[in-house]
Amino acid sequence: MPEAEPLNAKPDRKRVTMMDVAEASGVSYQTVSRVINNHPSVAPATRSRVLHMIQKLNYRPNKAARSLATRQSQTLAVITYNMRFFGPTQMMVNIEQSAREAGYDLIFSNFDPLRDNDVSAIADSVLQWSVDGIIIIAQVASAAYDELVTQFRDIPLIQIDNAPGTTTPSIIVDQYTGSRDITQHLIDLGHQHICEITGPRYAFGALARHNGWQDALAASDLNPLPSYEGDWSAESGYHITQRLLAECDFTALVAGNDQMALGAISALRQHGRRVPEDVSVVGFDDIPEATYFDPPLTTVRQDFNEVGQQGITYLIELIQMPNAPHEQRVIAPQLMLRSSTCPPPDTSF
Amino acid sequence: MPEAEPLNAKPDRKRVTMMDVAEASGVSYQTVSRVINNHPSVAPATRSRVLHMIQKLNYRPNKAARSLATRQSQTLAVITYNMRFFGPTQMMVNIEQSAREAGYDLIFSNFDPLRDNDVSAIADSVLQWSVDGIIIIAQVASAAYDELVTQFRDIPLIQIDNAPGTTTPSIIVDQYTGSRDITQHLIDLGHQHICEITGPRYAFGALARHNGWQDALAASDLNPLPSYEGDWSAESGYHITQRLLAECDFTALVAGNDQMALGAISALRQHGRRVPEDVSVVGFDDIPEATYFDPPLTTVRQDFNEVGQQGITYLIELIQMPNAPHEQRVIAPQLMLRSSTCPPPDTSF
DNA sequence: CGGTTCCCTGAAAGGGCTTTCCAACCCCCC
DNA sequence: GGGGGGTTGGAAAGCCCTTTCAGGGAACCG
Repeated sequence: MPEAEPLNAKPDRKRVTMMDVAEASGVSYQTVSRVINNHPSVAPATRSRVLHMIQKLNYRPNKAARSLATRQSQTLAVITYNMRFFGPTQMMVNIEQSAREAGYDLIFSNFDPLRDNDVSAIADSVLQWSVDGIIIIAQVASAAYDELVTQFRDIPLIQIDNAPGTTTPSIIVDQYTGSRDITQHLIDLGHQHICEITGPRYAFGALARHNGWQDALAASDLNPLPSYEGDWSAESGYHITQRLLAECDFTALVAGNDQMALGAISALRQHGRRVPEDVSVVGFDDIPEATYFDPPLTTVRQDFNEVGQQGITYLIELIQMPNAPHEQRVIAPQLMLRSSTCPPPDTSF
Repeated sequence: MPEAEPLNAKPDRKRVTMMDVAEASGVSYQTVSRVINNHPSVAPATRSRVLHMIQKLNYRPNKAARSLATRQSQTLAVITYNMRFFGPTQMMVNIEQSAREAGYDLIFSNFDPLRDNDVSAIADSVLQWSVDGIIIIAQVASAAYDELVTQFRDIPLIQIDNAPGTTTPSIIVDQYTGSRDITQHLIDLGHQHICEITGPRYAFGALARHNGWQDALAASDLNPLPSYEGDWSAESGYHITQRLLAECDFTALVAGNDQMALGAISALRQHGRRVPEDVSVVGFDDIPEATYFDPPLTTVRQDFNEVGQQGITYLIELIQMPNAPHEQRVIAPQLMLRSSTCPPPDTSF
């Protein structure tokens, strides 16, 4: 094998292999393998010699070869739906961190509502890698989604933000309760005319929040006022509020998230309604900016960090113990009372 | 292994290989390989027969094996720094989409300022995958970062948001000009007392914006008022503004991003200053919520979608044509004039 | 001082795919 | 009916690593 390797010049981007390390440190390549995999039976002296050589040659085991040989990839797939928003992003960061700490790499796919034709491309990519586990952040019910999950039926998979009450492995925040409680908070303040702006109804979370609102009203025998469907954006909150203002009288408004609440506040102010004196507004999520809205927004906090972390933890459980229980783990939300709510005006209707 | 497999029990989770497809469709495995790789010399009839069998057996070529054999992975690495913010997230989504369209998978790493000890873990992970290209979204200068880039010197790599004026392959938004122009806008309105809240100074972007502010003032012979360093968060904008209010008189405030502008507005209002009548405030980024701030925020738009897309485009150029020019591609920002600015009060000092 | 144990190391097989080189076809055309 | 071109199969090497399995040597025991 006449390989003329000039000392440092990498001829043709030649890759450093285990063999090179072995030769350089005067052992067989199996021994190098043992060192890499922390196999116990390697003499300390040999180990450190090899380790040193690895360092020196800047050798990295080839993941593809390794994965081929071991039939596991030490890789997890994260699939998000609509990652442009705050929640998924935060979770991603935490997932990445937790995964890395546990020694897993991450491959990332996002499927946007706008182009869900690429579901099969995502499935391909995940399946081809033969990942060890999958985490899906998608609060949607759709045929495409179901198909995706079906394709993955043989792989440990946990869903985040999926339908409440299912027993597939999943992590959700109890958005129903969060929404019910914050609506109740408005009722306790004396509000009787409470409108709602929901997120897109195809999202489980939006639905749960909607139900929370509805049930809180029903429990107090209040007639629900109109509830319209936004798309999570401030813009939609703004437009829907304009519509609500034109259509009915209300003293409080429950928004499906903080951004829509922001849009709502903007529309209200534009119509000369003060917040909270004339109209109380609440949001959902507790984005970091919510404290600095005008007025500071009363909202429901979802601990996305916690969700992300628990997601990975659970997934790894599932990978390591195939018989781990399948359940939905629920995280409690937290009411954040700030200044966008107060009792309704005395002269209210 | 008592795995309760559903009906079509896969014995031992046996993986479907090319061999299986070959047998099932009565051809040799080379032919299957040819079909998969779109080799021309396969009869249409055979091709469709094989394709059909692939479908039926739900076969996916094993990426590890393939990558091992071809010595390329059809995979790109995305490394972000501080992904909790708006910009990187948006870019991520676009990068993912463009990459997928070009047939690449993505592995994702994020290194948080808080835990940059894991740089080597990231390097390991990227190098082990032997990715075909790397895209780094990190507007920071740090030893850790440089080390990272050095490690990757043999791999096509493009940087996003790196130092202006370098000629390594990169995409940046011309933040300097954006900041200068928006400061000039304030000057044109008659402002002479203009404070600044910058992003963290170790971020290239923050620095560029700072320089823009400074140069605009200098060009008009205005003395720069204090400029303090925030961390991009609304909270920091809030606190710094409190400090500025205590320290000096100013009629305009240039914030390093929209979130800090929001915090600033909140602090100003709390001190009884109206925006924009008493104090004009501008931001940077144009997050979707900026329109719905109170008042709607005058800011500088960065087209993150464009950046993400161009990033991948350029990277693929680099991969396919190793001699492609190394340059920095600059995207122009856009002034978004809204209502948070107006001429200074007459009685100004 | 010979035999047994324990450590450590080497040999070899194999994981699923690509590629190259040839040989064997088949069908069509001249 | 023979030459070509288009298609397919065979065989084999190689990508880089893991993982038995067995062997060599040193240390230990009686």
